[in-house]
Amino acid sequence: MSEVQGDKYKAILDAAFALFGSQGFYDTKISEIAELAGIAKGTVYIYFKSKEKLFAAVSERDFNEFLTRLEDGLAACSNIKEQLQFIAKHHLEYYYERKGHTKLFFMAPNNDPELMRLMENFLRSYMAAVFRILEQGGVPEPHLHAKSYIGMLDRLKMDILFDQAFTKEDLTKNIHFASRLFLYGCRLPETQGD
Amino acid sequence: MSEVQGDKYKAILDAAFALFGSQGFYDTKISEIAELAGIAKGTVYIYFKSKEKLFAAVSERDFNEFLTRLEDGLAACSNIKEQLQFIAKHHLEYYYERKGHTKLFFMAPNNDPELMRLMENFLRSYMAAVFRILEQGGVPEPHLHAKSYIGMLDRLKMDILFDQAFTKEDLTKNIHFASRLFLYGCRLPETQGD
Amino acid sequence: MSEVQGDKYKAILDAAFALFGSQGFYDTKISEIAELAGIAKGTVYIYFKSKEKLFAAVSERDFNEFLTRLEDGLAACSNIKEQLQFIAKHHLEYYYERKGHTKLFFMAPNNDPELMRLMENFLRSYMAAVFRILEQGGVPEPHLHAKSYIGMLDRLKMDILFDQAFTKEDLTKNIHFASRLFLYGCRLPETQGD
Amino acid sequence: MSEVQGDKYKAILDAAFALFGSQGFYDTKISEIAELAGIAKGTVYIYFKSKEKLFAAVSERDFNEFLTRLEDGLAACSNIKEQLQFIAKHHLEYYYERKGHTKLFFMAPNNDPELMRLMENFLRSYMAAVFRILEQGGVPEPHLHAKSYIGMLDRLKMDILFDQAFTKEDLTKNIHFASRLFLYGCRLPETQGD
DNA sequence: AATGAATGAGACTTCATTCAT
DNA sequence: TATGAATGAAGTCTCATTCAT
Repeated sequence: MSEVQGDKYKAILDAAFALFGSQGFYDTKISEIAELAGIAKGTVYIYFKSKEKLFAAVSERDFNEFLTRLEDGLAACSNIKEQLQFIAKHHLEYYYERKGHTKLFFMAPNNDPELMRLMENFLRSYMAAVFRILEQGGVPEPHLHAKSYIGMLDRLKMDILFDQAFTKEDLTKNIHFASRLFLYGCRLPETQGD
Repeated sequence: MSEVQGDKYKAILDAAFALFGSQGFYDTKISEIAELAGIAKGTVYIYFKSKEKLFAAVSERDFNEFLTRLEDGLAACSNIKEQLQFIAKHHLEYYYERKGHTKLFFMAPNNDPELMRLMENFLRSYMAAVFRILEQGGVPEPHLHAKSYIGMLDRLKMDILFDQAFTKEDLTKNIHFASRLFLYGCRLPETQGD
Repeated sequence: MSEVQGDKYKAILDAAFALFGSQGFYDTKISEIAELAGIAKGTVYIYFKSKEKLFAAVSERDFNEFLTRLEDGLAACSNIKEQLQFIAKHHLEYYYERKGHTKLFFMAPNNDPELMRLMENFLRSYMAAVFRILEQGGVPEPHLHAKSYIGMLDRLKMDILFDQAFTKEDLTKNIHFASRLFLYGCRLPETQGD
Repeated sequence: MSEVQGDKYKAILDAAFALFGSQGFYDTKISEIAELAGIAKGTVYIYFKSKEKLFAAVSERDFNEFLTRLEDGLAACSNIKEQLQFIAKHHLEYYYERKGHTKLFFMAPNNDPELMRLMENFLRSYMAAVFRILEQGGVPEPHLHAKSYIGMLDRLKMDILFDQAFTKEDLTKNIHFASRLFLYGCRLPETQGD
């Protein structure tokens, strides 16, 4: 009780993050979360009104950490190229840390309005941050470019999440690759493609 | 027996596609699928061993259609630029047809090994097709480029699936935008970003 | 299935009548009802949407039987005195048969609107039947008299339900007592009470 | 300690009376009672060993008040007719004050032996008081007559509890009606009913 | 092949009660 | 005495799957 929200609150959130992340929402039982958190089943319901709310809280915490790190990192960059590279680095490293929590992103509960709102807000915020960078850098159509860049990174993250053999070196390589592709295109040989 | 698997087989698959797509795996009941297909609940189990297998079959049919259309379209292109543009067009139009079936892609059953294998195979096949185009065109690092291009398209498809106001014109615009970005990069003004 | 509603329907209703009656709504578990009916727990929910609906169905069947017997008996009477006596006889004998099902009348589920409506309708129907008899017989204020007569009978029924030693002879005595009291009053000695 | 049992004891009893009365035993939570009483949940258990005991205490207080008022009123009457009328007046007015606390009488906990005993004692005491009046007045079969009179009043009370439109005038009318019916019967026209 | 009544394991959630502070 | 966080037993209801017809 010395902590603002209490030890148990965080313990539940941590346990839920671990289990929802590795098993998905529907295959994780409240009783498992309670057990991992070292508390009784009923205690979960003191802190979270329902399983859905708990999932939403886990997601929100993760979204916020993602956005906070992003803002902090971008603030330390001095030009747009650095910024684009940081975005790639942040995006890919973030998921690199979350290997083994893939289900958190793919297996959310259906039809929970609160979670939907949360995800939309997260995406909007992420998009807005990238948009701002591009617009300030004078890139045309910053909205579509922002979406495309994020999309590119999201697909590259898949290997991280699913490829067991993915290394730190692969990570670095992908980071540079992504920002370069975005800036200069695929560098198709000139004679080709006409 | 002119139809290889009989009318009911297809009726079930169609009903499952409609309901899994609009409600997701976990919120769709076998009884609903049977009702929509106009048959009895037990009959579903004559054709499909389990709910998971049915979902897998629905996905597989969709994957195959996607890949078949892709191969056919690519064969009709005469150079790499046309091919890249066709890939974008095909990807985005495919999902344009599937507005309202978003859940099929996001709310799949957890932990079903067969489905996992199926999705991996699909992705691998898609990737291989794009890879082949890029390699033949002399693009360096064709593997990473293939992933990035697909990723870009996948994010752009999100608007199609979730944005109610998305039009045919937006679609055309996105198709051109994606292939151009991939070929030439974001066209950052020269003075900027250094 | 040869029966109109199926064997199981009646089996559930009978089991529920027995258990709700002897233990009350809140202390009777669906699993107990299923066991007594010789079926699986889930089967109860095929026939009744909820525990409350099942209780309501049990009550309704009992109400209907009560009213049907009443109407039939009244039709066979030739004058108002016979009718009043039949009402008493019917009321008390009905509960005499239901010794050991007291909880059905006292421990109904709270706040179930359907049940409330059902009980109101039952009371209204019962009242209407007695009212009609009194009105046709020329009794003044038939509405209040109907209520009072039913109330008298209801209190007399208490002994039946709760007094283990209550006999058939007590029953007959109470029947005559009630109708006589209603007709002639308590026969207070004249000199008294002034 | 000027109050024998302390303020909190009474506060809990009052809160429990209000909530049990309006919602019933099963739909009232200890936490709600504590909140209404302005104390912590655990405190309830310092004063009452269980929810059932609390309900019993609430009932007992109410029973005692009912009986005390009855005795006091009867003592002030000078003959049996006045007494009978007072019994009716007291019974009906008591419930008139308790409109909105109907659940206290209908939704008691099942199977609580202490409460059963309490209710039996209450009924016995009430019955005994009426019995004494009737016996002293020379009414034959005072026991059955007492039961019938109370039953009559109990049914008449129903309108008070459930009829929203019930007025003070209706109350007065019912009081006179009940005592007159009891004394003289329903005054069936002579020619009828033979 | 087709049916759909029946099954029963299993999950979420509630809430009376306890007890360390 | 007072607190309220924590407990955990217990019950309702769901629904994929089976199987006798």
